[in-house]
Amino acid sequence: MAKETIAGLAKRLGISKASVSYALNGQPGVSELTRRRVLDLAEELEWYPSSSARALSRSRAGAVGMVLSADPLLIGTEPYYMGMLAGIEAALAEGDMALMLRMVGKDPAQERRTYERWAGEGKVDGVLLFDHLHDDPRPALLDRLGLPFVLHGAPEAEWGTPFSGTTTDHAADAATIVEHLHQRGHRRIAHISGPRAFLHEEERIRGVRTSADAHGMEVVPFEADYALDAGHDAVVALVQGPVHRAATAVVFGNDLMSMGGLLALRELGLRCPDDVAVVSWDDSLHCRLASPSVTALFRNPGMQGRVAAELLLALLDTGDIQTRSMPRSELVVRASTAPD
Amino acid sequence: MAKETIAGLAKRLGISKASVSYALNGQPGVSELTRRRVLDLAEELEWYPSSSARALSRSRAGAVGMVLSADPLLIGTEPYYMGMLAGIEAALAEGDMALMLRMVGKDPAQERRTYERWAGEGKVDGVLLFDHLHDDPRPALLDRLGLPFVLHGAPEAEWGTPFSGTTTDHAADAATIVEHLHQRGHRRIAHISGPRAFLHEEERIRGVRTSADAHGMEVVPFEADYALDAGHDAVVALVQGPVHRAATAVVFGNDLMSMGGLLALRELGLRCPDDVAVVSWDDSLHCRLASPSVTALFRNPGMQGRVAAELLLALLDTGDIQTRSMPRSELVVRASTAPD
DNA sequence: AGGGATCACTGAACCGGTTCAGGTCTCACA
DNA sequence: TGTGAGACCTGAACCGGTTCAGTGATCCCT
Repeated sequence: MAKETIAGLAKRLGISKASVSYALNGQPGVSELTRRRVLDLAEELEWYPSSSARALSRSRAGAVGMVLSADPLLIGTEPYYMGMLAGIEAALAEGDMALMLRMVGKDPAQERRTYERWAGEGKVDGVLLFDHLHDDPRPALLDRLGLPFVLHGAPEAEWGTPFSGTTTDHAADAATIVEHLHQRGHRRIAHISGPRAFLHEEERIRGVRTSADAHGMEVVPFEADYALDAGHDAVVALVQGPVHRAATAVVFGNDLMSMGGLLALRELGLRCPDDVAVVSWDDSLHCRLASPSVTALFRNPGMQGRVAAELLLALLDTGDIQTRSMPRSELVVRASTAPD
Repeated sequence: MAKETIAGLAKRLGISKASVSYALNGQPGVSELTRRRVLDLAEELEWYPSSSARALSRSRAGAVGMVLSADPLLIGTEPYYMGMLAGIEAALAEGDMALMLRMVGKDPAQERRTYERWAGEGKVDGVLLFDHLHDDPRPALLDRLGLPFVLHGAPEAEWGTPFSGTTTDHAADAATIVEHLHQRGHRRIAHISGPRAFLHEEERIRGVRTSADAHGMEVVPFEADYALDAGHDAVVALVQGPVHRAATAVVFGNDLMSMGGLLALRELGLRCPDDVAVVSWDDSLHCRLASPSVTALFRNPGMQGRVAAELLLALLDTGDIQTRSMPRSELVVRASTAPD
């Protein structure tokens, strides 16, 4: 069968292409009767308008892009991404937008080139940005390219030009964690964060310190890179360093590092939670399954992804620039911080 | 700045649109000099051809689709999917194809409607198909829709019409697992498979039985659904049932069920591997981190995804229908089957 | 009855590429 | 010198939608 087109439908119904188009898109300019006839015929023929023709004439791709620029190994094991992806996809599907996913290594140039190409080719109408960095070059780049974007996990502080994004109150999350540890009797804790290059890690570090100060607790900060081994090595370094004596709890920046830390504790003959308690800043199945199971902050990645996608849809649709703050995360208390 | 187009480039260079197009696409019909001038100008202007215009005139979307139709919860926790996705994406990017990802629930109608729409809209040039079912309606549907597809994990048996796909020798994998258990002294094993509706599960079940027969071992088959709880409940059912007495090892169809099984064993006061050994048919970080760590079959999801994507690219490019068999999986032996 | 507003509809231009059917020009060969 | 081949290039049609300006017809209001 030859592919149907709008011209074909028009001919069958004895009306013009324009009328068909108006009818299909719910626009005024056609009678209810005509509209029905068009819609019925389209349904009967199982016909859908060509997305590329539409994209061309509307100058709109009907897709949004997302670059995952983390270490591929990390992406594969981080359940956080997949959960977020599901939320994003669900929201986009409702808005009839496709998701263009690109995975590149840690190379920032690759990410930049991807945006340049997407913009040049008109392949996406906007992008979702993650993991905001210090002096992040991406917002300026995207502005220059004319690509609208939503910043997931935007800084609370004000920004040069207004932007759309989700914000998380990392200080509140930090307080939740620290207060829990305080209540469990810990007075000196270690905080193994992700790279400080990420703004949200800075905020977490600050939040932890502030909250600890408020409760008269001491914090040993330690920077790592989210990998399993990083968590492991950090714990080894902490324990073998001079500061160990008093740190009775460790807060890890994500679930993978928590798992690494747990392995290290076991190797070192330290018991969790008796000798050292553990908290993870991300919850996941890993935390649930570990032994001991790990107390973790549930940040609801699916919902976060959904909200970010909805913001982007709104931005593309109406140009509305807005920020939405995420609801406070919940701490899921498990065995790793059980009261001795 | 106004958006550049091919007409703009042509005017700047004083040549025709056609020549620019030929030059850009490496087609004959232009001199080397002209080609260079065009390419240089395009680079200088950071210009890329509009993907939608290209898609329209070539009648090719430049994208392939993939529907993940598993339980969203499962998708999020199954590292297998993410690994495969990374491989697929890498291969597609090399072939300058985009990936269109759609996540729908377990509802087959949703999946069908997605294909119908994609085909009607011309949104994708082909699709990747997973988890082949008994009497799978999808190949016929896609044929009817004129959408080329690659079947990942195709049946070894011959098929009505020829098709492109990857095949896995599940019997060999089964033999690897069973022989390992035999060598460890097990003579009666349980096999907790995924749903029999999946062809590959049938093949695995057959493979396990065949191999067990060959070694004079007994198999207790048990059908479950890949979820964590399913693994848990299956173990409970097995242990409380009349057959338990002699089953000294359990083979799980994926890593999640293995984890569930481990939890159940712990609850039941059974020790692993001393009382019951455990093997997982999928390897992942979960298997590595569990205690005891779980012996698992490493099936290299990244590579599998890459190969499937490459097959699809070849199919779209040259129409080549071919099947590629995956290299034999490797068993990663860990503590859950340690020699007592 | 006349004038303006509204409605239903249409022809044609347009989006930005690709591609086909020629048109020159040059060069080799008979 | 004529002819055929080949290289280089161009105008115009085409892909399949959207959208704008314009045309009749109908209706309402004074």
